[in-house]
Amino acid sequence: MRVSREQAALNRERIVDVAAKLFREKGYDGIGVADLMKGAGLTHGGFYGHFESKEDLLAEACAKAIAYSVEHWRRRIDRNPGDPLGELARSYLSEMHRDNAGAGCVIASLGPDVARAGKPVQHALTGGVKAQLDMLAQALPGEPEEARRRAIASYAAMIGGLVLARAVDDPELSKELLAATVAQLEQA
Amino acid sequence: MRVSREQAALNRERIVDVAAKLFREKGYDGIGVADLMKGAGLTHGGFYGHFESKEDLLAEACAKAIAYSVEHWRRRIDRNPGDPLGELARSYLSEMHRDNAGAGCVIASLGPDVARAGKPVQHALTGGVKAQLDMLAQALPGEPEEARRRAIASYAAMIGGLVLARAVDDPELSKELLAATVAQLEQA
DNA sequence: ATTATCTATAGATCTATAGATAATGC
DNA sequence: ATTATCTATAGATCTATAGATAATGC
Repeated sequence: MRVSREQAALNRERIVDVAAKLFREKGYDGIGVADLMKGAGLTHGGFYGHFESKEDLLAEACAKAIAYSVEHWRRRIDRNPGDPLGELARSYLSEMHRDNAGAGCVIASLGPDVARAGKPVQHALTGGVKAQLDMLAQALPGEPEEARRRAIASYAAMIGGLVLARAVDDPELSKELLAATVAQLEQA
Repeated sequence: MRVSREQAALNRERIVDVAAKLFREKGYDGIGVADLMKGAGLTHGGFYGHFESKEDLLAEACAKAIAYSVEHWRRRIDRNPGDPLGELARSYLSEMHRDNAGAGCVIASLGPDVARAGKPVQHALTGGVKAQLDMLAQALPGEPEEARRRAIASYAAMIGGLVLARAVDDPELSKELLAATVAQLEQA
């Protein structure tokens, strides 16, 4: 039954990865500890050897998801430094992202859950948000103050556009919401 | 125990109102049928005489919340037809709205829950979203196509800005997110 | 000897239903 | 007679813990 220290650390990482995916797919209250552990190939009794509580795991899962997102943004911006906003918007506001919440932006899928969670969870997200805003503001041309305002408003438009596109019932409207937000950000 | 038909209809409305508030505050899975009924001054056994299921109530609560929001937007736009976007943005992206999710925008607080819910729930929201977009697009100057794109991107920025401002841990950053998004929409 | 994981369970909660009760509406 | 609400409960699920097991690490 017992595994090596190394294997235990890998197991722990796998629990966080599974949680990061399933929380984003089903919401924090939409998946239980037992199913998370099953997803990682373990039984649920072992959970509390790795984490203090389910909310503790949420904080770690959010931290990992947003860190991954920061790296993704960095690569996108480096790939197309002349049009960072268009590059990010086209990828963020894609049908693929809309239909893959489990691997997508943690704010668009768990933002309200995080808002209702404890401070440690919110703190885990905030660092990544700041990093992404700083990164985007630096990549935008013009006065620093104006660039930062544009970075914030553009980030907000991407998140809101994705939340809307996922929530509506009408497939044509959903596509229009994505396309219109991209178009507006491309010309901004 | 039994009440009049009229009183029963009022009770039903009160259940929907309580649900619209508590779902937005605590999330769909964050509040149970028993507590919703208690909030309406009833016992939980009576719930299923009024609704087929908890998700059925979610659909009604979303419909009522978004309908109220549509009316709110109409009044705001009528009050300041020369600057509909600034008028809406300053109210939507206020600290008061941020700190009062239970009475606020249903998309910013329940968007991801709705995305994970069944079609009837999503359908209940979609009508209101269309109404708000049409209303805002009509109120904006310029070519109709461009006005609609701006309406969509502005709506998205408001929702995303509020979700972000609620999710972060840092009060200064939260304020900046609201203010920067407002400023950007005012000059747009 | 230590410890990562397991089985089993406590205790609380959840949605939904069954059947009793008592007031309305005919 | 009908029905809105009540009490009580079924059956499933939830988070968290206790204690056993068996392999690691000294």
